[in-house]
Amino acid sequence: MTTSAPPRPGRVLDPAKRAAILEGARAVFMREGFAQGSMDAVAAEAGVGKQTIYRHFRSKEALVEALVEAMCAPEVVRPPTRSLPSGQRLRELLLTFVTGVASPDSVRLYRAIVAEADRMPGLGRLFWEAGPRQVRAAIAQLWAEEHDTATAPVVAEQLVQLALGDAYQELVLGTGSPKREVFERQIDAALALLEVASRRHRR
Amino acid sequence: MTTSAPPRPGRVLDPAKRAAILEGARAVFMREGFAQGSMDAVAAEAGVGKQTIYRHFRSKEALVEALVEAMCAPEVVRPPTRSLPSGQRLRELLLTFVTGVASPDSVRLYRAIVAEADRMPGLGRLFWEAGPRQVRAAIAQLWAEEHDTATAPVVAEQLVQLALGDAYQELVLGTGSPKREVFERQIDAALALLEVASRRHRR
DNA sequence: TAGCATATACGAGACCGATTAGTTTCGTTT
DNA sequence: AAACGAAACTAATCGGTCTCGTATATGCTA
Repeated sequence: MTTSAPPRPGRVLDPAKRAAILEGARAVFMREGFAQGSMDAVAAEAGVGKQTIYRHFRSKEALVEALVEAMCAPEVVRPPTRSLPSGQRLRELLLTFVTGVASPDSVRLYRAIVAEADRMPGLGRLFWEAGPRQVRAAIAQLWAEEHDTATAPVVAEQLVQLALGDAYQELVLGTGSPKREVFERQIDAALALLEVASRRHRR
Repeated sequence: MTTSAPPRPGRVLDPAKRAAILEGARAVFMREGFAQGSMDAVAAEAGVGKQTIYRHFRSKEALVEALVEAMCAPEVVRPPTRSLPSGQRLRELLLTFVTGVASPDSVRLYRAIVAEADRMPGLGRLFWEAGPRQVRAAIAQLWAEEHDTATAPVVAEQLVQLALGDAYQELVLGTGSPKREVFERQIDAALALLEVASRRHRR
């Protein structure tokens, strides 16, 4: 019964422009932060009129949300190939996760989200659901396959914390640039710790 | 040989005013963040003319640096009373540390420092040295007394990470307000984990 | 299938209102 | 003589809107 809205002729919003705007926003906001980065800067970086941004995004806040969503999306974790020896798969998963999270862009994204945590609480949840939560789920599943199902969720949490460790804090605080080997050491220590405890728990 | 500068009469900068300004800055910046908090707001909060702030601090940046330094300083950790049973002292230390770090003001300070990590890299180091580093040292010493000296530093790192855990991430990201019991559970699990491994390591 | 009309996207840039770091002024206090 | 409170003032930034001239896709008509 609802009459469909009359077809509205004219040009249509160009998806390529939207992509260019998001790319410009990524460059600007990861360089200067969400608060400091200006819409004029985004427009210039994207090679686009400012009004075009507002045709594609309602406001700066909407643009930021779309950007965070886009930057979190590819963080989906796929467990490593099943061909690896059982014990190595978990190590591999942790290593790829940590190297991803330790990349400059990922650190800047985390910083920017933390910075606006109380002004835009939605960002924090968006980030958590798209990134850290899925990582923990993947790790828990792998642990459940190879060890205990009951303790898998809490073990996954602990593994993530230990794998990131102080080295990640250095990155976030900008006080150092730990090498890959540091993370590898932390991961190996974490796995050793948890597996010892698991064996003991299983009597 | 250098002629002493001519005596300069007049009033002297009032230290009480400086303290009031820092207190006002703490209130404002912890409420609104370093970027959003305005100097006018600090002046009002401190009950002080804006120019008085600029007589005591060269710029907003200088005020922020002084504030961070002041807020980090008192975070010195004193190990708990020796009267406690040996096994409980470590738990007590971790608990007071975590509850301190989980306080709203501490979380906001951490957020603010992370937010400006690349614009003001000195803040990150200042914070790390004054807070987390000392906490780790205190924990390591306690662990060395009761267990192994060689592994104490890395164990302290792991204990801190596990004690904070995902609950602290929720606080930082603003996605939740975990109760004290959550942190207690994380601490107990961490201690159990590390002590099991320690006993095994000692053969 | 070709062509015309139309509504909209687009770039550029002026413009508005609000906010803010920092300065200046003035009368008062120490 | 300089600190202090109060408040006006300056210069700059920024989110968002508006206008203008141009480009382009869509729908209707032939």
